[in-house]
Amino acid sequence: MGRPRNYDEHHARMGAMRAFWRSGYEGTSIVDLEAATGVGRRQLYNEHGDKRGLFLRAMADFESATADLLLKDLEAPDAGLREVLDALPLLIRSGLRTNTLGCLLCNTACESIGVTDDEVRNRILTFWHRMDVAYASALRNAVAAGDIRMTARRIERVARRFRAAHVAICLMRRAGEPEPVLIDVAREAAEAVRDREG
Amino acid sequence: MGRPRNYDEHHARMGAMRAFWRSGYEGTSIVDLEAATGVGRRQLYNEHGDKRGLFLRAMADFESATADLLLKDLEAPDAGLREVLDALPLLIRSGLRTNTLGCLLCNTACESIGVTDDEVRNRILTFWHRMDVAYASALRNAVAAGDIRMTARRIERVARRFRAAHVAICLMRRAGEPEPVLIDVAREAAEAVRDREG
DNA sequence: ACTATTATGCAACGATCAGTGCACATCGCA
DNA sequence: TGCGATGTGCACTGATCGTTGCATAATAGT
Repeated sequence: MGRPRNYDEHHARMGAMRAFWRSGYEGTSIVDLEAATGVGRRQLYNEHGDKRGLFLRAMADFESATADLLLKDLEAPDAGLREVLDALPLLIRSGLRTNTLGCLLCNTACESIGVTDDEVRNRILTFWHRMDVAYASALRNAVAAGDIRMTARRIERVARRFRAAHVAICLMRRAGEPEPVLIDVAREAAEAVRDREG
Repeated sequence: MGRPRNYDEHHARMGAMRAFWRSGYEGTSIVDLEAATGVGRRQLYNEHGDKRGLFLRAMADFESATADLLLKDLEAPDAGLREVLDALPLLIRSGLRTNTLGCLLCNTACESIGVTDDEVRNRILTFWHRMDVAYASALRNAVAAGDIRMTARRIERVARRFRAAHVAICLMRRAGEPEPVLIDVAREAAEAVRDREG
């Protein structure tokens, strides 16, 4: 019951996410969010309490979108070597649409709120850990399938290596680094799954 | 001539650098800078024109400090394999003193000004390129010394890989990632200089 | 028709923002 | 002693910040 909303909620949430993504938490004002969402500030506050609540929601939406786009294949139960090797190129290709934005989580980690606010920082670390788990799981499958040889200890390290490459690519793209540089980094990360004695 | 300064200039500049480093460009107010430098805002504006001028100076100071600490050995004419392998551990060790701050340049790349302001972005990319050059030069020396085998093309890629690891470590430390994770990333990057057929 | 509930628009709040005008202080030099 | 030049402290600007109060509008259930 009550008066119905005058706006599309999904569109509004995507707009808020994109605004924070582009300009960061501190760099995005309520006026910006009104423009990006098409929702009056009064309703924004009614729904989310304050700007921080709005931002936490935007982070959650970003995580969902990123997971749907980039982690979906990697987290599949039958994911293997192919999915591991596809992940970073997919990240780079996906960025062609939303260039120079990088990654909302990485960007936030660099902001003041990313260090100050425990909940915000925890969300970042948790999502990164989720990436580690996804990579490690796919790598274990690849080992089981006989596609690569790798110790359990090394699987953890390689998973972190792929995640580090992910983070670096996001940041370097945000800074405007040209695509070939990003591709080089992705290709180097892929070297980790070549056969070796380590 | 004129009235002498009532403050230590070096101390003031280090304070401004640290303030921006901790809280970012938008997250640092003039009041913060007054407190961090011990200089009244009037003199800050007299010297640097505006907040952006102050920030550009802080970036330059950060670059110098970073270069003195991390790039000095790597940029030495006789730098070789040892310097390449020491760089990232040195970065991690140096962070024990200034923890959870990451890297001013990386942090800035994630901010709004890092995308908007061409001069700021250019400083970031230029310094990163300088790191690539330093790594590549040391790697070439290592090849010439017979310590590693590597094609010219691959030297470029490996240099970028080390730089990407540097960037990732800065960002992950800023987010509060524990040190062993950072060490794993550094160790993985070091695998690049092991003998291989690529 | 009335009530409860939720959404919207407007106007304002105190706080803080970056930046400035101005009087005064303190120096070197004539 | 006076002058030019530079530094310092204070008060202040208009703009913008995040946030809120309040009147009103639009719905569902009784």
